Amino acid sequence: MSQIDLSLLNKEQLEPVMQTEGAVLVTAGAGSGKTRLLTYRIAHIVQNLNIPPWNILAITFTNKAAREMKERLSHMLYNHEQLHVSTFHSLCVTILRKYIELTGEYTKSFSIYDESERKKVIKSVAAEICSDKKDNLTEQIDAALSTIKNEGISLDDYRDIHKFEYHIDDIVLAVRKYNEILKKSNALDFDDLLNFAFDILVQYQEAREFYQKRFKYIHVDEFQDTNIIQYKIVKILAGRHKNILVVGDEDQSIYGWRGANIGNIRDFISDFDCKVYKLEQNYRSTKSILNAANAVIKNNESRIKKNLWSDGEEGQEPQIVSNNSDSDEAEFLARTIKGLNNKGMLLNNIAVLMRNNFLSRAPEQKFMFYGIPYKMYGGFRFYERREIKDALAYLKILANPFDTESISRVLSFPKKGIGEASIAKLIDSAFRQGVSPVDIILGLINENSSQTYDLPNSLIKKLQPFAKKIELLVDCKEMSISALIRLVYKTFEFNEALSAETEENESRKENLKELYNSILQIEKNNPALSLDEYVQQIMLYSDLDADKTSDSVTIATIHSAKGLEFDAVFIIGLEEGILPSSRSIDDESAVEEERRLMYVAITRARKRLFLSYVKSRFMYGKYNSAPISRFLKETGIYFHEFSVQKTMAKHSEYADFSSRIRQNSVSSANSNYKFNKIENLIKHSIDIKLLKAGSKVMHKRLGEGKIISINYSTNEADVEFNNMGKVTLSISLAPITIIE
DNA sequence: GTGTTGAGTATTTTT
DNA sequence: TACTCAACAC
Repeated sequence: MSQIDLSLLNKEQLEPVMQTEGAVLVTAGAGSGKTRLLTYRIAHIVQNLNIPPWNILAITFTNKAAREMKERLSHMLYNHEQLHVSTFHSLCVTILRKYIELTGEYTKSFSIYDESERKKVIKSVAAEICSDKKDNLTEQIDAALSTIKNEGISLDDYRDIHKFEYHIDDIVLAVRKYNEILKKSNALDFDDLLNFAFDILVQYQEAREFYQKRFKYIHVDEFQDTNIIQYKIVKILAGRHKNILVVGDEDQSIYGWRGANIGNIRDFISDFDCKVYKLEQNYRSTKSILNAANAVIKNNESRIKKNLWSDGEEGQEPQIVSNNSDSDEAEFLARTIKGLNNKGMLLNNIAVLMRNNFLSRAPEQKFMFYGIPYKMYGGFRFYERREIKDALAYLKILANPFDTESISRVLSFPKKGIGEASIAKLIDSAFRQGVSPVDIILGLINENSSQTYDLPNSLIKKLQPFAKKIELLVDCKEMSISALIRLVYKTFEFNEALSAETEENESRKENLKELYNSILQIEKNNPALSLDEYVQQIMLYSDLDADKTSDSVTIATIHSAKGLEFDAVFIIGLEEGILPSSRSIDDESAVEEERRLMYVAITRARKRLFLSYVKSRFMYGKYNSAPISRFLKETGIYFHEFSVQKTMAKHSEYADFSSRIRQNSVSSANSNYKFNKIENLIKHSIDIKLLKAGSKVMHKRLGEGKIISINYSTNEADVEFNNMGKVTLSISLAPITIIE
């Protein structure tokens, strides 16, 4: 491959790209091309300076960002495979897999406990310490654990700092017990991954030198969102070559609640003798969008002033949209998006952004109703679904037979007549004898040995048939992962357990199938992947890879939309109590973080921006009214008090789906759509040529209907539904099939 | 040990 | 609304 052409970079971007030696801090405003800077710098170091890709480390904040960066680099470098581009958490898993056995306390097939497993352990610890008022204790233990692990302070120091607190001794004890349980289970939580990796780098010279020598050039993206322990890791990794570049933007720091420490930027300046560069030219948004963003963020007091500018077009003024209810808001979204789409904007270039997950409900329903394909980021995550966790638990106990949370799942699903108390006995017996719970279960196959485990006979009877199945599974451990998961479904009779004909069960079976398919996919891409690596990796991924092939609208929380950009962005729920969230409203620094969220949301937009609030929103089972978000006022955009109809009329791109959809039939579209995959819809959609007036069709939710007329230029048809009346549907999108 | 019911409560945000 | 948790019945 030829030299990397750096002429596409502007002067501000070029300088830090060329400054490869030593420490570099880049403060990069939103949309100023920091990803471009990072990828070109890495490509430049490898291609133009002839540094082996093996020597490069790039740390991103999310898996999505890592994937994207790898993707871009794959077009620039032929030997990109050897670059290490990953999140902090996966970097730490890599380090731990290589070196954790030096500690003698864990094996490299350790389990990773996610938030729900962590919560369960905390709860059990709280219950053990004091059975009354444990609710409060649970929260306190949770808080203590996260402070200790995010800030990397010792338990003793924590006790000193909080020595006057009421329950401090209980909390310290609980933290000890929590860590004890995880250790016995050969398990680490997300924070442990960082802390243990750091400890290993500190304590074992071999490990430290290996990575210090290897990573000659280190890059950290989203530096404003690193926490204290992450910064410590960066510092120790860069300890030898000291070639490190960090990119960040204070105004986009939105993870304070997770321990992100803006002070890291200051510390970086004093810890390293670093050069500082600024990127202030925005290439993404129109001037009018940028103006709104700047107008909002300048209200933050604690902030270094900067001047984000653009020499692009003025563009259309962002629009403030008012609606009576969340369902009207969603109606507005559907129609406007359809209108933009009709005018040629790809759905892929459109996003609906919101403060929290529950706001997605109304838009999802409307999009389903109108057959607008969408993908949802954040929210219900695939690997967090019950049935998926249940299935994976069987694989996890093969990888790590000490994983008590998975053991308890395996014993609970499918139902075997074994309850919580029995599970506790089994695990306790294993701990006492220093063997794994799986060993105990397998031991029960030989009836004679049952005496030694001191378990009640009734329980042993229940466990024995199960033990045989587990033995079969263990014997097949060397098979491929996909074969194993099939064996699990079959041997443990998942289908039978989900045979009751409910919608819920159908969707569970569907998801289990999808899990199997995803494993096939992963095996194809990575044939050498071992079982324990697979279950570790899966824990760091929140979702299956989004389907890139279909054109669909993005619905996302603002947090998960960070780093993305779209032609058109709709920010919904701009009401006090939502953005800013009710929990932050009386804490000025919390409000500033909320304001940064607003800023991040606005700066996702390239061309069009819609800011939406409603007069009354359905939440907690009733309608609530809240004042308009202060941030909306801060944008300085002229405030039109639209009525819904006027709003609609004002938008030329507003699509008229149907002249007369009866309002009540529209709002009768009910819930339970959330597990339906948009792919299903697409599979069901049909070719317009197959339709004619008079055809009978079946709509996935609207039921049976008859085509009245077809508009071939817009690809839409008027359909008379038996129980809905007349509805205009997009033929290529609506979930319909021809029945006659 | 499991399943049902009713009360009470909750929605930030993610690796 | 929709979910969790405790109490109670079997």
